[in-house]
Amino acid sequence: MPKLGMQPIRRNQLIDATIASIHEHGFAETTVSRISAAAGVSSGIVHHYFNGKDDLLAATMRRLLSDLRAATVRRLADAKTPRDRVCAIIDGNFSSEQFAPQSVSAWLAFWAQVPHSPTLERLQQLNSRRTWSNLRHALRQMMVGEDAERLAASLAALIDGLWLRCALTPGGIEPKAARAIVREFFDQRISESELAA
Amino acid sequence: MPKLGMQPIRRNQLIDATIASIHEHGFAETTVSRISAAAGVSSGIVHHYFNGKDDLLAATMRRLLSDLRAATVRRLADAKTPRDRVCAIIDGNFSSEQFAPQSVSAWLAFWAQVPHSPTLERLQQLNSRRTWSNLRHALRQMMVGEDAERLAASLAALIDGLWLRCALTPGGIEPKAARAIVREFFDQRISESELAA
Amino acid sequence: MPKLGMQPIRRNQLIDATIASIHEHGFAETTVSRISAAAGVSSGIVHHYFNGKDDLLAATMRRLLSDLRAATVRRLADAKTPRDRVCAIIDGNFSSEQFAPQSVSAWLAFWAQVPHSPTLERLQQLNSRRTWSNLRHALRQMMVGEDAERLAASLAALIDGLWLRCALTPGGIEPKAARAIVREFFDQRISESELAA
Amino acid sequence: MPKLGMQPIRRNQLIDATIASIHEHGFAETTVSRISAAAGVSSGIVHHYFNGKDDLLAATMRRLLSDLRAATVRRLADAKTPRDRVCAIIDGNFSSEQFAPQSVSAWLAFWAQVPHSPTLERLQQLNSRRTWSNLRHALRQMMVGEDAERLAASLAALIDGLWLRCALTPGGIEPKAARAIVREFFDQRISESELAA
DNA sequence: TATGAATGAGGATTCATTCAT
DNA sequence: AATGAATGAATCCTCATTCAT
Repeated sequence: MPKLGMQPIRRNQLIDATIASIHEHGFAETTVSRISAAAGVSSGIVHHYFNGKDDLLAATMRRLLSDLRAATVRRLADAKTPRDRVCAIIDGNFSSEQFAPQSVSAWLAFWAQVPHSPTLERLQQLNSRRTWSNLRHALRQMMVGEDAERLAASLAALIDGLWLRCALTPGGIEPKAARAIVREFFDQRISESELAA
Repeated sequence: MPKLGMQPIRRNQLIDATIASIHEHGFAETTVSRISAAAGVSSGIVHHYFNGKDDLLAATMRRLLSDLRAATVRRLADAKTPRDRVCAIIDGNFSSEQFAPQSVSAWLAFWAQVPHSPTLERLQQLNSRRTWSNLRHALRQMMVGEDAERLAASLAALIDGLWLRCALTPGGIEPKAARAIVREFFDQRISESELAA
Repeated sequence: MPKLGMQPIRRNQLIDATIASIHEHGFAETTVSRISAAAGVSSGIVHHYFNGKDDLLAATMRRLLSDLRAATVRRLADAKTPRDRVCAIIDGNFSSEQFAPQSVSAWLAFWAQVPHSPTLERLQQLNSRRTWSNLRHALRQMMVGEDAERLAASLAALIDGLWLRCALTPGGIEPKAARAIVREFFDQRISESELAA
Repeated sequence: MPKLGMQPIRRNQLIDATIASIHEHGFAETTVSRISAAAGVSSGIVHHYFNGKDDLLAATMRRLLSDLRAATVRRLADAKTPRDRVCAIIDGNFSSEQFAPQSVSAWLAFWAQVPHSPTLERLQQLNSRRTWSNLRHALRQMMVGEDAERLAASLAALIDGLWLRCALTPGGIEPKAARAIVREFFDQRISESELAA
């Protein structure tokens, strides 16, 4: 009998290597042989554990999404007030793992790829809708529906925009600074909303 | 007898075709032969008018940047107050040409490529600094330096974030709605700043 | 405790699976993993019971040959006259097992492979000579040597040609019809030969 | 402007090389790089002039078929009696080009491949029906329909069977000997038919 | 100026085979 | 006895690039 239980180990190795390769070489130059070299295995193994390159790429995006989700869900569990919930979402997005250069590169690469891959698009929309819905749900407890809607859009855009600048300015933005910008933006809107009320 | 003045014509044809191909097939699947097919010319011609594929790609990014710059500069010329100047930058970024699906796809693709191409990175940073500096310059006339700095960062992030969501949600966000979000955000900060003053 | 007597069982399973795969996918697309999948075993096992793929292929051809031989020998045993012997050979070639679609496909595939594999060639020539010699031996008791020689060649060619058409026209020729054509041809030659005598 | 009119030249070169490779290495071992090496060109060229390997293989089979057809049609043009027509078909099949070892190997290889490729199957059936119909048409002028039908089947099978033995016994059967066997078979049937009439 | 013929390196993928378990 | 993990060579094919015309 061969070594058992290798599958999850190898799959994770290969996903890690894919992220590393995207970070280092970019999406277009991320080849199966580069990935397998980075993982320290032979090139044939990719097709042993994944259904080809596209399948590995999809699995990689799924990993990014589930990591992000985990970082958010963990924080949401501790949230008590609606405001806590919004902050949990913000903080989840700017947790240090999510803001690691490798992750940011990979996110950016997948964003660019999404419009050209139905599989990736499906994954992206799933995640996008979840964040959006989380945000709206929390905000609706703090303001009227229409305002919640608009603020959710702004917050989501601000989060993505900061990610983007982080990807484009290596060593530029720190998670802390990014988080501060979004929080500040959020708090201002809240206080204003309360004033209006 | 060679046709005269073909160079600018062909170069623009090829740049247009490159943007179209990136929009339709994505950056990784944009090949020289696809570009030349889209331009209705032979594949060899790319090396006649450009120094290879990378050169054509750089020229394409330069075109995106200069179009964006032109859209902003035009509006800045009419701006009278500092506030006008900030709005000119916002409006320039969300002018209808800039928000055309093809342009958005191309921008996104180049953003993802920037960290892996020194040439593209240089171009991106040039543009980024210019926008940043324009924003700061206008904002400094309205608030203290530190606030201007921070608000410039937020505005830039918000603009990019909205672009991104536009790219990822085909038919999702309209230029008008995007512009409204940024303007609203800006106006709120201003009024608040004035209150504090 | 190893299971006893697995070897002949497994070898036959794998040979059956090889014939099935050749029939379904063709010789060029018959891979070790397809064979083992068809046999319901792991891919490594082929090298346990055979000396690699080529060895399994040779064993498969040997099986086809020995089946054909058995079908002929059985009938030859009951033959009393020289004419019976010729008919036994004809009938052996067109027995229903030999005419099963899977067998026909496999025969055709091996025929095409024979000129490129010394091992297969040796097997084919052994069989070819045996049939030839059986035919000549029987025919010589009915006609002069030269005629026997020629008729043997014709009969052999007719048999193979009908096999071929059977392989190429799925559901086309029935064993009965094929056998009738050869018998008819044979009987005509005989009667003529007797007339001449 | 590049060299003009290369297409028919290169296509023929590559088809020749394909036949040569099948003869030398067999169908399963006939690879694009072997073909291009045999043609003395680079491997990429195959995809410049053909739509991939399968397309080249189909073109190769089409060439075999059209050569055979040409050899037959040429002879049919000179045929005056129905008997001449049958002989023309027989002779066309055993013309020296058709019986060249390379051609015979290629025919055999394609026969084995036909059941696994819809494209090849279509080509084969087209040819098969044409030969069959030519034979029947000529024979019907010499005997009653049912006999013509049966004799056409026998002749076709005999022709294919002799081809097959030629492929399997290198240097074995000569075109002349093969032709003689078929003609003899045919003449016997005819004389008998006339006797019966 | 413009073509498309030609190249050969590099892409993803498949395969027979080996081997630790 | 049997598995399936692992390899790396070989598969077909695509690509950017060069070049004769």
